[in-house]
Amino acid sequence: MRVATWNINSLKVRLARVEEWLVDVEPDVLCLQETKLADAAFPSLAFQALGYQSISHGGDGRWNGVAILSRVGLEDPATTFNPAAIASVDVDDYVAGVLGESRFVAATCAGVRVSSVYVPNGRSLDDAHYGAKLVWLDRLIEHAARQEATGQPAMIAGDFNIAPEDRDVYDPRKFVDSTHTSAAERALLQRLLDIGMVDTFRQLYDQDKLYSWWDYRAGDFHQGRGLRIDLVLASQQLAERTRWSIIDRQARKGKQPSDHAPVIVDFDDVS
DNA sequence: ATGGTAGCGCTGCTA
Repeated sequence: MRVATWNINSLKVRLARVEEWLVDVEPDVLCLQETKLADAAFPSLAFQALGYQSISHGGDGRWNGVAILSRVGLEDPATTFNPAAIASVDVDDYVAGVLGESRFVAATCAGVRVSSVYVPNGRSLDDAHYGAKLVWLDRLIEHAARQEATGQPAMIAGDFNIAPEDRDVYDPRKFVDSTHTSAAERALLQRLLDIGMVDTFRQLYDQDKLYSWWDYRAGDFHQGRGLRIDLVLASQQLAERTRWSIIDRQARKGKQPSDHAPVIVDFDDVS
């Protein structure tokens, strides 16, 4: 089973690029983030023509937007966390607004519960958006813990907007007291790992300088100034079958690329 | 230290 995640930063702008990439890479499942398309505008027929079913959670179509494409079945779609995980704590209106954005979609593909997530950016440590990011992650952890308790193989893939460790950052000195690297964010990501989810890319590779996002500005991509913030987390039994993974830097090149590269993971199938 | 680019939509906001 080949799975990929890609923050596409406007599916409208990059549909042709995604179509070509699907034909080239042939993933069984693709998780997309930042589609920036309302569900009514989602190009499900274009994907159907390539053999993929799809589910979109697009919201207002201006910001955010997540989706899952699958050619191995797509059952029981959901666009919110487990309700029990959502209802656990009171939040203010601002945080409630962020929790209500289109940042989560899930479906069962070939027996695996696949979630495509777009974690809030956070902006800066003193911004209310950062507080919302921490709450959003807390809800995701609650959701994932309940999911893990079911014993169903699960995968949480997407743009986490967290670089797990300093080796995932091109220059950690530039990210002191900033989002994506703060201790609080990393501790929340660690809690996902503690409930049994595995960072499948790190499982295979120990090297630094392997990034999935590069700022459009100042030639960061070509200067190698990036972060590894796009992750494919897999539950234990699934992670035991991780065979291969790559960050597809080729897809960050050429005309009008997304600022993110796709992360691809192959799992051995159960036989 | 600052600003650099890109997408959305038309004014700045978001990243």
